[in-house]
Amino acid sequence: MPATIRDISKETGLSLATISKYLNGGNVLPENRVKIEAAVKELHYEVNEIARSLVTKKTRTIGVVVYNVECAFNGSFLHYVNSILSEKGYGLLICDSSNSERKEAENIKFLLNKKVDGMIVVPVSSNADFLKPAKHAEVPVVLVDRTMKNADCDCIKIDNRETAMNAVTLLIKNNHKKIAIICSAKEYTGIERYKGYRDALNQAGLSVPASYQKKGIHAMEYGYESMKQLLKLKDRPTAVFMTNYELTLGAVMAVNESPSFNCPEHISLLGFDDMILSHVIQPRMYMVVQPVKEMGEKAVEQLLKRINGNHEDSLEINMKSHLKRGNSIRSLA
Amino acid sequence: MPATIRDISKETGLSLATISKYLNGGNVLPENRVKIEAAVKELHYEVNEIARSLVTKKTRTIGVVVYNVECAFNGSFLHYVNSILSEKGYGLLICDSSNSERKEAENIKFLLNKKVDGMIVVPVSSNADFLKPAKHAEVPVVLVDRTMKNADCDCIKIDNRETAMNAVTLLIKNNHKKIAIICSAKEYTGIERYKGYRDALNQAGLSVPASYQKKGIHAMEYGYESMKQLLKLKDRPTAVFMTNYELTLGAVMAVNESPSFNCPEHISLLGFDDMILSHVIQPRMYMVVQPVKEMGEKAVEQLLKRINGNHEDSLEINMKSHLKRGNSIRSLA
DNA sequence: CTGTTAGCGCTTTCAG
DNA sequence: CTGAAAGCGCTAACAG
Repeated sequence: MPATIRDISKETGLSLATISKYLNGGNVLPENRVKIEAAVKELHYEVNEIARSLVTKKTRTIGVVVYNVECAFNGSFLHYVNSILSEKGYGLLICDSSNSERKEAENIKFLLNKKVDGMIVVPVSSNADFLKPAKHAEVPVVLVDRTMKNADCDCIKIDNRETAMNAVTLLIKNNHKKIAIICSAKEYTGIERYKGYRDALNQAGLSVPASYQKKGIHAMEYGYESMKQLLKLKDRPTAVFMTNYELTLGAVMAVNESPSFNCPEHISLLGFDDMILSHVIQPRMYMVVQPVKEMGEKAVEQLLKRINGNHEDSLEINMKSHLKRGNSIRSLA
Repeated sequence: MPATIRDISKETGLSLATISKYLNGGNVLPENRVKIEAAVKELHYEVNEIARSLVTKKTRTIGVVVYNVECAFNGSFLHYVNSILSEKGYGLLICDSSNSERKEAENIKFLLNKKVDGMIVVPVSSNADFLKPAKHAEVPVVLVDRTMKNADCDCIKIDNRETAMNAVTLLIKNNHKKIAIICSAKEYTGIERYKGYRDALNQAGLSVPASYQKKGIHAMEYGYESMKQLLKLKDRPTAVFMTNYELTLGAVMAVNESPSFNCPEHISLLGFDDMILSHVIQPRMYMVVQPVKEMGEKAVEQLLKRINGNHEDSLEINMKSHLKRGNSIRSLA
């Protein structure tokens, strides 16, 4: 049975109000300060945040929901957000949606019930309905990495389309014409990056067969299978662009398992979301790198603004990503 | 301003108690059920879990604290724990300690303040002091992966020492005599695995120079640096055992960057904690694999027992790990 | 089955 | 600066 403010009131002879005031940074007589401190120590008193929240309607807690904790992007993102937020005195509730829209909607409600002051979500849904409860409860939300129609809230991301276009253009500059893509067709990022790929091809006047365009799901398995198929084609592509980390992993794995194909001699590879990966595999991968840390910082900054009453129009902020050099791309003739 | 039970009381003309009872699965007259349902829908009523918890002293929420969300082991572990727990109707609060003992201690308090019903912790500390507050509050804790002296709570892990010994023995069976190790000397797992390495050497009557024994921290950078140094030795080891995922990554990276050394021709590699890694790098790595999923299941099972009042003596449960074959080990003459 | 009443532990006026 | 009192939203007896 943990000690309550009442116990320390009895112990010190002071009123609840005084204790509470002191505990919240208010001024009390030095002698009372000492008494309270002593009682707190002796009784191992800790505020009951539940009780406090019930009256203040604030929890100094932020909810973060990610589409899949297993994904490296999220692990890294959570790490940064966690360190910034805890530095600012905020607690953090992390929820994993396991790529399920249902779970994601539940997570939002769960966090609302926990009365978080705001949330950061890296979504799986591409439909903003799941955010309605938060909207209704007037709990600010900032989306990260992926946005959606009528989201009506801030979003921190990169310009996926442009980034993908620039990446593919690099391949084209190296005289590749048979360029394949392995992407996810389910989520915002996958779709936008695919558009960027098309943009680059169009701009260069290139066209590629449907068999070069693998549009599936965000999963290592899909990357693996797709690459296997690409390698089997009679008219093999000379370069392949993978639009996220897991797809990149799978694709690399498939190439590595095929003794007759080497990168970059037989096939050039361009990946997405560097997570140490580029260092541990041979050859060093060319990678599109998202500024994960900066995205986390920006998301927190924006959310805190909203929590503190800023009601300006929703912002869509695009961060700068960059291309990390490697030697997985061969320059053709 | 969200609707309260009081609002729906006014709306329906029923008492608070009746509403509350119904909301908690109690029986009420069919007509009243209808009224309540209607009011709930109309007013968008959602229970205030904060208020509920204040009186019930239960939150149906479990806290999970991991030493570092960025580590692949934790990402995977969280994924499994999350899915089991949410299936059972429990909410999940995830906290990251960022490898900091201070942060870890704070996390425990944070979760206690949030009144979690229990917690699962994959610790960074090797001293059980940080668990005292939980002990004091009588909130059950189950440790995972790492344990410590006077932890006095359940722990789900593998037999690290034996596992390491078996792993190194494989190297010995392949006639390796110059076997190096790269391990962390800071945490329980690193220390135990080092002992297993020594056991295997002793048993085979082998002895190795101090320069073969890299005892540092759990970080990719350390694995990288250590491997660089090992490769520079005049009397190079023929095989290296890395005792966790991040060290393995770093070591592989170093080998890959050294054009004059190839695995397994010049150096055999044996890693720990397979996280897809073994598939994406060439050659396929030999790896000690921990049963992450099973560990998560067991941890949850054990915790729920404790939450439901089981007060038997603390258990230390060792799960079975296995060795995943690859071709990163060369058999010497 | 339903309603009344009394809190859970804390903060917050408002006097003093 | 300090204290008395009210109340956050809900549940838990206990009567009725």
